[in-house]
Amino acid sequence: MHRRLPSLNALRAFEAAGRHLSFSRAAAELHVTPAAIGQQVRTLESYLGETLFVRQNRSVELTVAGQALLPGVSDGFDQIARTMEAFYRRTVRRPLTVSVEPNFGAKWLVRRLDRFRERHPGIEIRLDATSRVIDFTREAVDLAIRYGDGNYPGLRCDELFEDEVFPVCSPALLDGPHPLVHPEDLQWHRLLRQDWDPNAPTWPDWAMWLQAAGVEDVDPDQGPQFAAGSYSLMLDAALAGQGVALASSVLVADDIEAGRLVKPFDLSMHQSLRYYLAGPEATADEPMSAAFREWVLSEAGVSETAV
Amino acid sequence: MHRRLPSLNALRAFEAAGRHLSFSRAAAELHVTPAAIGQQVRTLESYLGETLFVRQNRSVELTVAGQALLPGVSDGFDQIARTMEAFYRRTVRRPLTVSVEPNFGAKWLVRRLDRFRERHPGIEIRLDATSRVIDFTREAVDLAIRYGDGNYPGLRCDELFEDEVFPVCSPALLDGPHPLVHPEDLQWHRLLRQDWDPNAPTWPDWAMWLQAAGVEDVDPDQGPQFAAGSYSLMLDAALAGQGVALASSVLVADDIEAGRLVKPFDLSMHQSLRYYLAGPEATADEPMSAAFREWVLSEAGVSETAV
DNA sequence: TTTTCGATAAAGAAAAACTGATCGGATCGA
DNA sequence: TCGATCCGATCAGTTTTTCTTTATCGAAAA
Repeated sequence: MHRRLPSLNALRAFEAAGRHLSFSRAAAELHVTPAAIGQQVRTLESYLGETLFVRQNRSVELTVAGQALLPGVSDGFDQIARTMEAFYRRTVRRPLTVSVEPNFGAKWLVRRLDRFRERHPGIEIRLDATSRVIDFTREAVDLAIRYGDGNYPGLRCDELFEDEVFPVCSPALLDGPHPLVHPEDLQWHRLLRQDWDPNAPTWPDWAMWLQAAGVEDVDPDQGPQFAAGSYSLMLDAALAGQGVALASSVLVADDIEAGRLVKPFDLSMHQSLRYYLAGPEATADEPMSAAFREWVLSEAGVSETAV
Repeated sequence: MHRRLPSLNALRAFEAAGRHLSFSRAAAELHVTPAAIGQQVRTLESYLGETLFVRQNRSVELTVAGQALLPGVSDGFDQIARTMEAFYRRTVRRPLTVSVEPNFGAKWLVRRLDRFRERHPGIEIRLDATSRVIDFTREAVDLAIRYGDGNYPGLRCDELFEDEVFPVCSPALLDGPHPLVHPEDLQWHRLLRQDWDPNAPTWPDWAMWLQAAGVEDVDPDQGPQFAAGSYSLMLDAALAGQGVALASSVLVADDIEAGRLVKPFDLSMHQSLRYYLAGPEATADEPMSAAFREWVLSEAGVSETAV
């Protein structure tokens, strides 16, 4: 078969522009700038040797040639789009089950999942928030994100983030009656405290941090306490200006970037535990698993290297 | 309209591969390497989260998912391809008339026209081989390629090539009984001589070249003569080993590159005349003219700058 | 057994596509 | 009538995509 097709991207730009009779709206539909549409259309015109749009100063309209070309091209793309939609729906779409450490899921993963859906519309993610150790041979879980030491024998395991722990608080606490400047200033504020499940990896507590900071006249045992697993409740309290929390760098990165939380002191406690993505070697190269791994790693700003 | 389309190039690669059930044949159809097809298919699989081909060691076959996807996608591309074909045929296709200096046309342009056709299937070129001065207002000529000084008032004019003149001959003459090593050796060979139309731009003749070379004992007036306009006949004689010709660098570049002709001496006579592409300013930006100009200039290895 | 063919992987090169900034001419509201 | 604004064009520079190159691998063919 001998198909003489122009650049498909140029064709698509033309089709969108012709349908909207506007480069800007076509640009919006295709998520690019109007300049990109203009160039693609020009490419196509030069390929065909025929002007497709009459450019007025504030609008475009199709030439006769453009009118001749548009309907068939539109139909073709429609046909393909319908096929894709049918494919997304009709194919038995086993979802990809990802077991995720609950705090990480809430504070990092879910806010990014939209981007994954956009990049892989054919993959449906099913999240399972838990810290349980997963037996991949017995549970219907494809991948797991865990906080730990990366020692997961027999699994393909990729490191996502290093971690450190430091105090965070609402920016409001920086200019109240007792602004947080030195660690000693913590005596004027409530310390939000997190209980830890004794069987799970834990973070340093206030006593450890205060000791590292060399502060003695702050009582590490005052302030509201949050049960194990209520980490995000504690963060909410911090966000609301209820006190100062000891937080994990990964889990507050978004809030700090957005200015909702600040890091009043420089001192961080380095954590040897990290976030890892783990899953069975056997299924590591299946498109769904591979796509998710590749995406998580790129979101985490890590290049793909199995540990 | 919300079309969630994957990369169209990836789709096309998949479609071709699925139709041929072979990455290599698909690659051949699309004029790329098999590796490129493999990558595109993998991109699509990752986008869809679904394996589309079962890879055997020496062949591929479609998975169930691939079989579900292929027909609709094929139909869509068919639809577009039919539309394009109809467009090429049905639109009133005024050919682009290019008047070309005959020697340049024969020795440079025609061997490259295929590449133009490939890049602009919608443009049909009509060649008019002549050295006449063209009055673009009276003749149905869109563009002209001429040998001259570039002084064409009122025209958009782009320089294509500088030119120089030097002796060329068949490589066979280099190791005959009187190998051509020094200009003096020309006395043992026939000088192929070109007559010139007194009204047209001319090249240096043998007398001038021999004088520049400081050679006295070679008779510039011996050897076969070729009438004005029979330049390519003279070159054919040189190609056949009939003698040594004075040739223009542009016109023998292909033959020299292919090893059919050689340049036995270093001495070239620089020509102030050059090859130019000229045409009316008014039509310079029409898609057909612009496409041809852009193509010729890129073939000539020149970036586009009006003189 | 050796050769050959087709697929694959990784890295780097080439080409395509896009952005961002700027310009310029209608149109709209005051 | 005058800005302000909207929309498209253009161009340089950059990013992203796509492709080639080179080498490897395993089964089928010679």
